[in-house]
Amino acid sequence: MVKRIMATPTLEDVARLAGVSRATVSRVVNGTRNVDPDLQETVRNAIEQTGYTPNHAARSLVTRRTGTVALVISGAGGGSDVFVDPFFGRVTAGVVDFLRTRGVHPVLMLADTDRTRVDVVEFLRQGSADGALLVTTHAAESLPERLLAAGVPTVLYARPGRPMPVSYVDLDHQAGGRLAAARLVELGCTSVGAISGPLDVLASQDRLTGFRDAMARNGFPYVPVAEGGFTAASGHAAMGRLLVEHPEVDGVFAANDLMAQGAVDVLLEHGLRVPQDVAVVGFDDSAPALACRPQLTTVRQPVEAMAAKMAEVLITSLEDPEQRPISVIFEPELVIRASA
Amino acid sequence: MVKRIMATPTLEDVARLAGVSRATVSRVVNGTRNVDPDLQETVRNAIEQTGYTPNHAARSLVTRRTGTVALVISGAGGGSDVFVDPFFGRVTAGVVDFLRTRGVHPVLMLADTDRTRVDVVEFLRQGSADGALLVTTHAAESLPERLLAAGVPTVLYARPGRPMPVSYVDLDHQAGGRLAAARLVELGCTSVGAISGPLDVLASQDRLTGFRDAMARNGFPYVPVAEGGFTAASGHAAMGRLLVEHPEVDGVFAANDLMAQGAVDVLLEHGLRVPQDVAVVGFDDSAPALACRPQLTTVRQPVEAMAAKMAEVLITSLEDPEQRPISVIFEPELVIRASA
DNA sequence: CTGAAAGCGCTAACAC
DNA sequence: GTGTTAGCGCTTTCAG
Repeated sequence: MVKRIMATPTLEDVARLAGVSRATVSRVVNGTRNVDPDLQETVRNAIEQTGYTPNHAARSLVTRRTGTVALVISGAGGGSDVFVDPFFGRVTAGVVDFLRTRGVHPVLMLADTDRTRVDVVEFLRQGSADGALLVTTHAAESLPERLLAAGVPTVLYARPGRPMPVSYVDLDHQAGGRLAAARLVELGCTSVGAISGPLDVLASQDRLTGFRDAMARNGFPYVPVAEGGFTAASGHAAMGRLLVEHPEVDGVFAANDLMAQGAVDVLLEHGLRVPQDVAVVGFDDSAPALACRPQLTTVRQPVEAMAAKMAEVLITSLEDPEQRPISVIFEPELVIRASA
Repeated sequence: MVKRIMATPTLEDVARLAGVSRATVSRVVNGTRNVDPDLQETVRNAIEQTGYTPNHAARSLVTRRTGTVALVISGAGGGSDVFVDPFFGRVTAGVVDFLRTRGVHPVLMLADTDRTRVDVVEFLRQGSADGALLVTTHAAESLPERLLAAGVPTVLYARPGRPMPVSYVDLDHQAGGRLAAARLVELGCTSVGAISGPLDVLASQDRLTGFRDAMARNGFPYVPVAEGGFTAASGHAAMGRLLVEHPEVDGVFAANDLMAQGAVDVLLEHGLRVPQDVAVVGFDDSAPALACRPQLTTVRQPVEAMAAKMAEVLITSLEDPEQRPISVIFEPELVIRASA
């Protein structure tokens, strides 16, 4: 059998083989309109024989749809190592999980410099993707407005730094802070401190605010705070500082599990027992919470569900472009384990 | 100022405004061929004024290039939660890091069922991406041959289950196993056990083989093995089994850090000290190695560098399709910390 | 060095 | 219910 080098088959080829017009083939491929069952059969055979696959570029040139969305991670100052943060892994999991059911694929983009931010906007303006899912933490992030200005359908994970008509999903971070405070109070802590996330991150501010407010309402007007950077190392350092200034501390709220883990380490190194001497509450309920010894009592953020919702909101707004912005706020939940 | 609703500008619009032909505009946009400097200036202004951005679909319809590649994660049985595994985060980081310098974007795909595998091939055949980066662990994975059969430029992370003409990057896993054995022997362990990864994963087999061979060469003809699944929980369970059957064990090699972490937990729970009573060596040198207490002595796999290389190989083979398959094997390295 | 013209492969009115 | 006919916006010979 002689094999011939043949170009990939097109609609035209299928149509010719099936003895019908391109339009008809297109119709059966896309399942649009009614097509005579017999013809459908013929066409399907022809498709089978030729090994035809529709060309994506040609299709999206006319439909103006690509079937992909950009998943933009606007890392802090960090580069690609954000992907090592369990948080982003969970976001990705949630997004992929939802999108795959709709045949939509996420393209991963990092926006950590002005240059890459411009690239993202460019990418979307070129129509390389139908919309953007933006996971940003920094309040000052400029991407939301740029995307909005470019008319790109966008959904944010976390509310925008400045109010603007854009859809987003978010967690009630303040409620989360309150949950942590309640736990520490319930445990009878008399001297509590907090390890916050970067304070230019809205979520960090909110968690801290909620925590402080609840503590204040419980008779603790002042809570010492050490700022961390959402990494274990920064939590370690922050706990160290807290310990120096307030050696009497017997309760700590860390704004994420990674930092809580770092804090627990320091405590243990100092011969303090957790939770007997110092109770520690984390935030997120991601992998480190379980890996940590003792396992972390933490405020659960349903990241996967939130990410999936974000994707869902984008897909629906792609279907109905006139739709007004939507916001969905999730409630945190206290998960009690061993550390507090 | 009255704002008009205007369609996004096309080459045509720019050409008209600049008083030149579309071809000329195309040339300056793409920097192909020489164009009169004055005209270039004019054209650039026109582009500026119109806010023109080339349409991706139209361009790739003719160039047959998309500027994206598929990053396919062929998860074990698992679904989207593979993204929580630090290994994939590192792969992603390495890939993104390299690709961004070349203006190429990865689209994330999960291939965990036959259906999704077909989708992946379909996606590539449609020309939705220029090539595939396949991260697969299972030896029986069918995607490599399917992709090869479809003529899709592909690079694998890990050698294929069956020999075939495809490019890949890999680690010398056996050497890694030997490194671990050498450490345990050096420490004077007299009864060692191993926690392997899933045995249908080539890397697991190789790590174990290398470990066993080296142990045998050092006078240990038999090494008890408990099979795990690369998760902390499975490592925990495996260590438990090992301990029941061989309570005298004083050295353990776990085929990845997550399992090593689980193993350490069990050991500690049983009142055994690490490394004094039992030495533990992990594999990968990923985040859990550092988070673990004691910190893990482990065999380093340079995942990010390997992933970057994988992307590089793909990009070069995209540029020269005639190029023969390439393989790049990385060497592991022992990282000594506290656990062994 | 620049313009004219021919498609890339597909969908979507619009007739029949 | 099916075919005809325009394009979608761009690159690229091929002349000039």
